[in-house]
Amino acid sequence: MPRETNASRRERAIEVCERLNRRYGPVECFLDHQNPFRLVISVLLSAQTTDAQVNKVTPELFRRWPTPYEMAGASVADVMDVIKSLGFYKTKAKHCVEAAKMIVADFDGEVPSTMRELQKLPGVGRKTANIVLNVGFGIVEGIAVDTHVNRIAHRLALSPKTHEKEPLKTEQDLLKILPHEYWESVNHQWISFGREICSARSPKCAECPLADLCPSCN
DNA sequence: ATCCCGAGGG
DNA sequence: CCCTCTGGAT
Repeated sequence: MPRETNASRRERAIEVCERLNRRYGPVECFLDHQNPFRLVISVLLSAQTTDAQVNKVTPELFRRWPTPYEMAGASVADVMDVIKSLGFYKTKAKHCVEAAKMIVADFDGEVPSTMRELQKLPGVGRKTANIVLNVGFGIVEGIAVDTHVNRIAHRLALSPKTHEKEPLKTEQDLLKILPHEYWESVNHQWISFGREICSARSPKCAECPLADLCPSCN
């Protein structure tokens, strides 16, 4: 079997986006995003945790520390207590307070709106920065590659296997083959698809709308 | 490469 | 029980 050409890989990637776009349409961000600050905190908290879990703690979190100014003065122990039901709660509590301090001290209380500055915030990496830029500021600079997007990209062989554990490289691969107009919808739509059908554990290949495009499907 | 770390599903 | 969930820092 000959190796797939870049051109056909691109065609397949675009077809994937088209079909998932028809299936899911514009999907909204479920996390609290009343303002960029609450969005950053919510996305930071959502690492390796479902959005539903995050939404359980954010009302109390933002009731007690509504803005970066209050949160910068919070004790890590108190924040920890509020978000204790989330995985990695110790690290996340520290990141919340430290990020709030940095927003106050270095950015005059406003969440920065560039990829470079966002990633200076503790707990904010490339994936979180992409979400904040996109949802919070309407800027589309990349594709947020989380566990779902990463898994789907590799099952569909849109990124080489050698990049399977390197989300940054997977993102670069997707950016290369997908026209910019598709970037924004990838995260939300692929996540919906990943949760509904292309799940990590037992993917429902029998009812998958992309089966004819997927090398992992028998 | 390894650690963080609880809830939920199968 | 074991695996996975909208990752990031060391």
